[in-house]
Amino acid sequence: MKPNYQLDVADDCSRAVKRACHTNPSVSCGDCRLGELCLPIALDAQEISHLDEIVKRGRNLKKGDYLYREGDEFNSIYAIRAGSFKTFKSSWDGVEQVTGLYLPGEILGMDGISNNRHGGSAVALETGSFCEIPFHQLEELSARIPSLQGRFFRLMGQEIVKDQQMLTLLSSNAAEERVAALLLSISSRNHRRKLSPFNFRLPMTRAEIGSYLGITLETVSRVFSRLSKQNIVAVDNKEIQLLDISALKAVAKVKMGCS
Amino acid sequence: MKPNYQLDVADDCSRAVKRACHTNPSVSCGDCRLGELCLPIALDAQEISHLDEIVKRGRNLKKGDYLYREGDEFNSIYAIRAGSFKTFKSSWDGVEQVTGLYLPGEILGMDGISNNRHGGSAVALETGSFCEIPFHQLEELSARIPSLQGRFFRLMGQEIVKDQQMLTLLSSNAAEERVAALLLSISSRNHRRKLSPFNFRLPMTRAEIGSYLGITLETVSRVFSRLSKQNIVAVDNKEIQLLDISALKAVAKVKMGCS
DNA sequence: AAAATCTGTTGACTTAAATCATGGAACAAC
DNA sequence: GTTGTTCCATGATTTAAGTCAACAGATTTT
Repeated sequence: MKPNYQLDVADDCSRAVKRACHTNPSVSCGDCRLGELCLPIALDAQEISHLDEIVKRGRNLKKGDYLYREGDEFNSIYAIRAGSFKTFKSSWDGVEQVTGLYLPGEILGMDGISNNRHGGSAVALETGSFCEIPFHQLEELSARIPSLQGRFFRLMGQEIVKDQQMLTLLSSNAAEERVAALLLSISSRNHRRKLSPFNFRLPMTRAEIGSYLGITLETVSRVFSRLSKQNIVAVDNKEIQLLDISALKAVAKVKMGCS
Repeated sequence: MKPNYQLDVADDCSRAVKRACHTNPSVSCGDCRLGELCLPIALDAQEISHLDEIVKRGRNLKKGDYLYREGDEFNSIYAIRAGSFKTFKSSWDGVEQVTGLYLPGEILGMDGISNNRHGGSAVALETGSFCEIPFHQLEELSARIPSLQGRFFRLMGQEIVKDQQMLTLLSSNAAEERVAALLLSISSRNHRRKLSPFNFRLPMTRAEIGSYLGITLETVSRVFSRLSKQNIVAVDNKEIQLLDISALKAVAKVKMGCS
């Protein structure tokens, strides 16, 4: 019953032949194979080299390590190179509320820009690495490189759009829709990263998924079971296989980014 | 049973003695009494005058008029001077999903930045007026005025934080919490605007509130009834009076911006 | 490798909110 | 002012998801 699983971080990396491996800590932005997803989009070679000067590359983290904590002073934003991260807030009673899932090439930490404090925490869901971009240096550079300013405006705009999509997903309540939309979202983001949109590892536990989607872990589990029974997906623990994308889209009523 | 209601737009305006009235269409950013809430924060007089040159002031709208529609080309962001607006998306089946409520001094339309298309629509909930700020001119100006760039980064960051707060509100499901949090949010935003945090008009219908909060209009109505019965609020149709803020905070478990 | 802990599935039962339905109040149009 | 809509409140009933509980697989720890 075990399908041929998606390549994990290490395999994924070893495939990268022509371009430098994005888990190699010393590779510059210009050579990073995530460049086309990350901050550098829309910059020319010279601009990228300026960016390179302020980026602190190749930090590594293992599962459970914090990128930053709720309330920490905001200094930097972070670009994910490998692995996956969740962001969350702890409410007054200590219950943690997942607010985001971030994959390689995506940018983390923009929640700190408005107050100079991070509004939530970010932790690694598995072994991973990232680049740190000191924000005030990025601001200075943006003032000198209009295309970088533009890029960053757009990046923040994307975060806004993404949050609002999530917001509409959470108001229109069916549990199955939410789970289906999450799967489709990961699928399409994998597609962008040139990974299989059909087989992937969902790096969160059922409890984390539930928290993110506003449902209980039992409901998540039951939805997976139901979708399996209908042969729409195959679920083996965290390994997910999408068997019938269009059926899944029908369940999701096509929200969130779709491939 | 009718309390002394909050001042409406016109009254509010007529009170403004020393500073120019913000509903007067010709007043510049430097003289607008919303300046301290709006884009100009953190700018000096000269910088504001540059901003003033690109701002198209004093557009008026009546209830139901669109500021922009979902899918429209994105050209400008909008600063609200008076009145209130909702943003929403229509899902495939035509059901409209409210995504935001915007009050004077707040900025609207940032959902279009990433794609050059608006991701949702914005309509006036009552008679109102706004300033239009052409985005590409704002970008150019930002590249020349670092403090404006910084201000706009922060503004977008605020939108992200706001959306994420809303997101956590919608995942932790109790209907009463959601309604209470909305009331407290409006209360504190009114407070910032130097209006009564205790009496205000909630410009949305029950259906719109429900759509925004991810519950049905009947549930909204019932929650209002329950909160009234407990003497936490007094509700007369759209006029709301907060009688016991701390009880209301307890119901909300203090989420969203609180005063 | 055994023990302990975490994680996932499934069942039985409960509950909060959705849905359906009605009548009345507010508001807009004529 | 009268008529027609839209909007709101409330009751009765249904339902999807939450809660509680037991157990089986995984994963870590020692």
